[in-house]
Amino acid sequence: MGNYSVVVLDFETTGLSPQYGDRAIEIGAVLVENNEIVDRFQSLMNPGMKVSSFIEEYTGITNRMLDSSPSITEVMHEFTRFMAQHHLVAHNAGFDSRFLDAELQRINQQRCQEFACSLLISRRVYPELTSHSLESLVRSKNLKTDGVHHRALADAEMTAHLWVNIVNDIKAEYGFKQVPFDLLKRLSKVSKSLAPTFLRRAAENQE
DNA sequence: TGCCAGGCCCTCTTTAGGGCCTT
Repeated sequence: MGNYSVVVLDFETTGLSPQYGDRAIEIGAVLVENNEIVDRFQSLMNPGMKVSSFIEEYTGITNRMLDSSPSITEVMHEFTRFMAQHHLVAHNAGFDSRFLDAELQRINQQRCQEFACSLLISRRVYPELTSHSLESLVRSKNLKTDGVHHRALADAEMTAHLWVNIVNDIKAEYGFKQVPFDLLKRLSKVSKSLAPTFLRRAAENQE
């Protein structure tokens, strides 16, 4: 049983690149302790710009919904209290960390928490799968879902279930008593072909 | 005004290109 907690988060945004002016429009996050979701955070946020029809269709989040939503500043201040000092997890964390860092910078704050990526880790733990998109993983691993996709809280919850599934599968296959966050961080940087050896050796050397 | 992502990972690789993954 992991003795640490993680916050699994997901952003919906106006596009793919905060460097080119894209902004967050929704954040969803769950706090996972001992393989259980024990708290949730969700909010739309008004980006102060119109989102494209593609984004309206992709997420189901409309300009009308965003018009009456709180500001990004307000929501991000609340979210910093929710994430506190917990380790962070996201599916394709490079994307979410870029938006998180960009929005934090706009409110003069900085992230100090470590980020782990469930996409990179699942590619190493489930190399037999041909697709590692969140939707495919939910299907192939029979993860709990309410059928909603591309909304922040629903995606964060599915990612949390994926995270727990990964931890449990590594325990079962390699005989870990617990799977530290740092081990999964390091696993995500090991080459795919060396991942099984890395895990086997780590299991042999655990305290 | 309009330009328009970034990083991983494989391979017919490393003097590179293209698919995947996120919205």
